[in-house]
Order: sequence, then C-alpha cells, then structure tokens
Amino acid sequence: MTHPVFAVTVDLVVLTVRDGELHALLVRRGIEPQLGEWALPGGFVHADEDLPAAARRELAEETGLDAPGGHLEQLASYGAPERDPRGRVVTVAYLALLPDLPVPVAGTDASAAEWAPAGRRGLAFDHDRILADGVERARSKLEYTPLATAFCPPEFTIATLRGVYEAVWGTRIDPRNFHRKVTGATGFVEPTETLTDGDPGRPARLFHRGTATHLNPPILRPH
Amino acid sequence: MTHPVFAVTVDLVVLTVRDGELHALLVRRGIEPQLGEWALPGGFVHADEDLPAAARRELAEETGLDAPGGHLEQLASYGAPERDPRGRVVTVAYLALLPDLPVPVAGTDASAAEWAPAGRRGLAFDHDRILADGVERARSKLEYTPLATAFCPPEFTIATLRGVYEAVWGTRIDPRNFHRKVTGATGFVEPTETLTDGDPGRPARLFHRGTATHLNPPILRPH
DNA sequence: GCAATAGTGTCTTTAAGACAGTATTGG
DNA sequence: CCAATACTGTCTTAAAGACACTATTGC
Repeated sequence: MTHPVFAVTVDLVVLTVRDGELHALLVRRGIEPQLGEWALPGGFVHADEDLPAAARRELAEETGLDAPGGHLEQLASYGAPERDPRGRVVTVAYLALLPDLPVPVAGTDASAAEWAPAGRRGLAFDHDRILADGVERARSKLEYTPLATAFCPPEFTIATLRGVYEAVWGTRIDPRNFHRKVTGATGFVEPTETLTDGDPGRPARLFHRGTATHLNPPILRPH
Repeated sequence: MTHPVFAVTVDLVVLTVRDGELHALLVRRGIEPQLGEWALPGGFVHADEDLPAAARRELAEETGLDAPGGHLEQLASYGAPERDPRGRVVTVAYLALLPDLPVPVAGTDASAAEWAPAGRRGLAFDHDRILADGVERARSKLEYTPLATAFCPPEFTIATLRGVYEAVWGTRIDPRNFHRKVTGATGFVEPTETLTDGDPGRPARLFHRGTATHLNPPILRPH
C-alpha cells in the first residue's frame, strides 16, 4: 500500500508574564495563506531535522528569542484534514515559557511580532485551540512542577514568583502563605546572599531556581 | 519554499489490567520493516482522516478491540529523522485504557497480537520509549482524574478499583483508607443497588463511574 | 465456630488557609 | 513618625496514613 503525503510543521505557544498578565507571542503572517492574520509562530520541519530542534529553530528564527533558562516542551499535535488550505498538514505544537524579554523582532515569514494577552482569539488556522491548550497546560504544570521559575529571570524574589502564579491562574494569592509554601517545598527555590534595594518596603531576598523537577507538596490552585 | 514530504502514522499504547498487573497490547509485525519484531499497534493515517479517527480505526482494525467505556487520548508525537528506515515518518501516539478483554485477534498488518507486561522492552522502532511514556502518563493521570474506571467493567467493586491502582502504580494500598477516599471523592463512583455474590467474605457493593472529570481531592500515589 | 473480605471509626501528622504580629526599608 | 512590603507565628480545618473495630458472607 502507498501512503498519503503530509507536510509537518511546528507551531509555538510562547508564553510570558508582562505587567502582571499572561501574554502569548503572536506573529502577523507575511506569506499566504492567511496573509496578514495573527497566528502562532511556526513553520515547516526541515528534511533532516528532529521535532524539538525545529521548535528551537523557529523560536530563534521567527522571533529573535532564545530560551536561556526558559522551558520548551511538546504540547500536542493537530492534524484535522481541513485545518490548512495548502493540503494535508500536521502540526506539532510546542509550549515555551520565557521570562519577560524585549519586544521581539519580526522574522522571515512574519511581518510583525507582538505580545498579546493570552486570552486573545481570532487567530489563523486552528491556532485559537492550540493557544488555549497551551495556556491550560501551563496553568496545570504550575501546580505540580517548579516551572513557574521559567517565567522569572535567573534571580527573583518570592513576590515576583507569586506574581507569576497570579498572572497565569488569574487569582490572588495570600503573600504570607505563599512564602511559607514556596520556601518549604524542597528544591523549588534556593536563597542567595543578595537583597533587593530601592523598592518601597523592606528589601526582599533574591532566590534562584532549585534542582527539583516536581513539587512536593504541590502548589494547588483554588478551585 | 518547497517543504519536505512526510508520512504520518498513529501508534497505540493500549493498556489493561490482567491478573493484577498492567499489560500493554503488542503486535508481531507482519510486514517490513522490522518484520517479525514486536511493536505497538498502529499504521498510516489515511488521506482524508482526522488523527483521533485514525487511532480508533487502527485499534479496531489491527486488534479487534473497541473502546466501549474505555478511554482514548493523544499521548505525544515522535519524529526523529532516523526513527523509521522507510523515510521521514512522524508518528502521533495515542493512549488507550481498556477493561480486561478476551485475547485480541491478529489484524491485517500483524501476524499475532498479545498482552505483554507493561515493562516489556525490545520493541521495534522507538516503541520502547513510546510505551514508557504511555505508562508514565497513565500512572500520573490516575492521581488527578477518575480514569482508573476506564480499566474496569461497567460495574465494579471498590476492591477491583483498588486493584487497578495497585497494578498501575506497582504499590499496595490500604483497603480501608482507599475505600474512604474513593467513596468520599465527589463524582468518582456512584453506588448501585447490587452486591456481589459467591466470593469469599462479605459481599461488596457494585459501583459505576460517576460524572466527575477531575478528582477532588486527588488520590495521590506514595512517593 | 473460623477465615475472609467489606466497610466504619478514631487517632496522629501534615498541610492549607486565614490572619495577627514583627522586621526593615523609604519618605 | 507613617506607609509599604518582607517575613514569621499561630490557629482552625481538611485530608493522609496507620490501624482497631464491626459487619456479613462461605465453610
């Protein structure tokens, strides 16, 4: 039996926290189809390229962003027959979590790139659905893994980390209980010798991420 | 730019609990490549077929199994350039959880099919890795979702459900605490009017699955 | 009666959530 | 001094885990 021919793309749900809100990276499409529409960054997988390599390449190439200390994981694949008018295209979506970085530049296939609130809809193809799935994955992973630190710079305060949880979950968290939980969870954060300086109020200790890959106990979001 | 050509397959990690142990469905390959090797069931996605539809079709076609009351979800995709000698093949793996069913029949592309312990290794292609990922997904989902009932017949006792947890996690669970947790979690199981009959000991009440999609509180596995 | 399994109650420990109170800065 | 934020302690409630005890069957 001969089998049908597919194209394979990677699409990226790139999330960051800006101004206390969860934002996703979007590009304005510079090529057909859907030229001029907002979409997730992404592109075709090359002939001799592994899927994670394609995801990293697209992130760097199309947005000018790298993920130093950030996080990149496979999200899910989408392959409905009519999802792309060019033919049978399966896309493997990746989820990237990054600290807040300068506004990215436009890349080769994009005429513009910007951070948009993660609730943004009206994207090209089935990207609304992919974005929603990525946001839900991020919300869920913050409970059981120390991935919130991927949204933070290398050194951060507990208040910054709390701001990540509040932005991703859209909730308020009691600062005092949060401090106890985070500093008590083994391997989540490690204190440094440094304190912040210049902000109002008592200076806060800076932390960097610990070595744990799973949180015990977890930081559960309110239901 | 012209883009490379791929084939897309679905592969299935089909799990069930037999004799108190987690088992995976394997097929002996009846066609090249890797003819005669044990592998996960799967095959090419058809020209006008959605990915979940391809997964359901392969499950029925290659194994004779259906998933009435079972569970089917996307697991992950695998696309390393050298993973299939026929060329560039990306596979979208699905995870199926089924109650214990009669030994399946061989299908069109398989000369034999059998239930093997889920720790089995030495499979064709990169199927060792896919199977391991599927088992880990199942282990994890038992904590936070009522998916353990997908391994059970429509009506089951709490002891049967406990046996699922013990098989999937490879642990022993205190029957008394488990009973309290399961019957106390809202929407996990609903009691019927029926009791078991003929087994040694006090007859047990039969339950069927509830309507919840997430467990609250979760049933956490011991660390 | 005894063995076996089902199901309930009780105790201890852990952690979540509410919130009082102390510490340390800038103005 | 006051405002603001960092951090610690204390109390109440919920739930996990250990395990005694009762309930209901077959033999």
